[in-house]
Amino acid sequence: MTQVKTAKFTVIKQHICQKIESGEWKQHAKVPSENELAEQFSVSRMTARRALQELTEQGLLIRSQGSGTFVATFKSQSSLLKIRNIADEIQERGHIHHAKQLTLKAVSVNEEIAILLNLKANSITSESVFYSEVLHFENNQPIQLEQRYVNSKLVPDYLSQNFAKITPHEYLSSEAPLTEATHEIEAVLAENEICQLLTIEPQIPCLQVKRRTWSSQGVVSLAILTAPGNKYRLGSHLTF
Amino acid sequence: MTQVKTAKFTVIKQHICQKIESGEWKQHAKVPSENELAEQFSVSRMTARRALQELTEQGLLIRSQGSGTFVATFKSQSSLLKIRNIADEIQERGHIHHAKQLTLKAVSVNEEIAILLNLKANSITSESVFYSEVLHFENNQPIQLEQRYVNSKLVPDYLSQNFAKITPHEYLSSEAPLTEATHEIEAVLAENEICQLLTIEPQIPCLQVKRRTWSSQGVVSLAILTAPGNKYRLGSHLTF
DNA sequence: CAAGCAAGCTTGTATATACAACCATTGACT
DNA sequence: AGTCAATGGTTGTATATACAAGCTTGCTTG
Repeated sequence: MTQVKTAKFTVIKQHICQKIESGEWKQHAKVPSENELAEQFSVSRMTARRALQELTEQGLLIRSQGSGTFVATFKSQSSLLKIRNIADEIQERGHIHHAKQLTLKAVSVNEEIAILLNLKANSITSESVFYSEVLHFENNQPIQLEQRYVNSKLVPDYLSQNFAKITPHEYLSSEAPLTEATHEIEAVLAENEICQLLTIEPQIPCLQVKRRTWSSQGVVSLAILTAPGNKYRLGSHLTF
Repeated sequence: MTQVKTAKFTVIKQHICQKIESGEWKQHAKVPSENELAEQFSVSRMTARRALQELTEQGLLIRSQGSGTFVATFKSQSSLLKIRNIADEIQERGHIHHAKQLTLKAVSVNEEIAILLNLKANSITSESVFYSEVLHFENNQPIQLEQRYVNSKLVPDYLSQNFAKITPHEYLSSEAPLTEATHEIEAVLAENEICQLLTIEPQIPCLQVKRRTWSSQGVVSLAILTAPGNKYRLGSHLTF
């Protein structure tokens, strides 16, 4: 894989994610202030601020003017982080020839968990989505709604309409490498036991991959069947 | 309503939204560059940039390095803007005594449309959510997935655990003004024919309000029943 | 004419700085 | 002991600046 120069604020974001994931920074723990992070990483305060702000938008941190920045409370926080890591891993493998960027979108309805993989191919200015929603139940009453939104972009279809040489749809239907890519993705997902990552205890086992489709937007969808009768149900929804 | 000093970048955001909503700036239209906006509003480029960037994250604009900023293509874009305006209107009315901030979250599954209203009460540092997802069909095949995410925050429950004098749940169950608030909200929603705003043609009529609940997170949910058999189905999902 | 290079524009990243708004603590005063 | 004001720390907003990276255009050159 070509070594992409990582932005400074990305380094800080990864550092914070690692701290949270490792458990070193627990729930409600105070995160170093903007000034402290800036000094620690030898960057300006605005750069450190951007890292904190983006993680706040993603639901990992909570900021309070005058008080400080704190680690948010998420039962499925580790799942979020692991999914993110898988996305990184798929990128780093470099076996997906025509994919420059790849992220995961995990949604589900009832007993189905749909994992959307957004591919950013060479000739396509696609974009990435990372959203998950978890609804907790207690005595059949919803007690908590958790939401995550890591990144949101859309295919700028003005490109395909006005300027582009190739549309995502043409690309997806004609090129072989992308089908190879999906196989590769499936392999990575299997290795990482993605279904376990998506669930909260009691774990929702993955029974089978039901369906794989892609849209004209360059979105590859994997619908994974899981066992019914789980205490926790993942929110969000997709039908095909 | 107390006059809240509006940040500069917010003014620019509202200006752009107005241009898009009025139809002056059509789909794929080029938006003034950061420098142009900065000069027009007599602000620095970074301030204009922030306005463009946030609108991009919200799905209204698309940015491309080297090319410029463009209006995104959204069939339901006007719906998004109208929902935003309703949220503003509810705030400006000032009849909701204990609600400092209010936004809408529109989700649906099958024939149900659930409208989530997040209240930011005086003693609660709650947060706002604004997300909508639309899946378009053609010959029973999904052809496009649109997503919006205006704002995402979460209740910093470390407040209720460690510092706060009152938890959201206590507040919601004990105080009368909030139930008044929900009535007020319902009235506003009825006036604005919210169900029409949420739909794409053919319109999904609102049959009745099925359910109203709130969670310990300060989220008030209205489940609205609509007629079945619509060509378009709104994505996302919530069960109670 | 065609290829390719250079200039100029756009957005992306980063720094340094300043002040405002908010919060928690400290300490003096009553 | 309790109240109030000052203080320092933190995040929020805003500016000015600089350079990098990507796209478009137009000119030069073969």
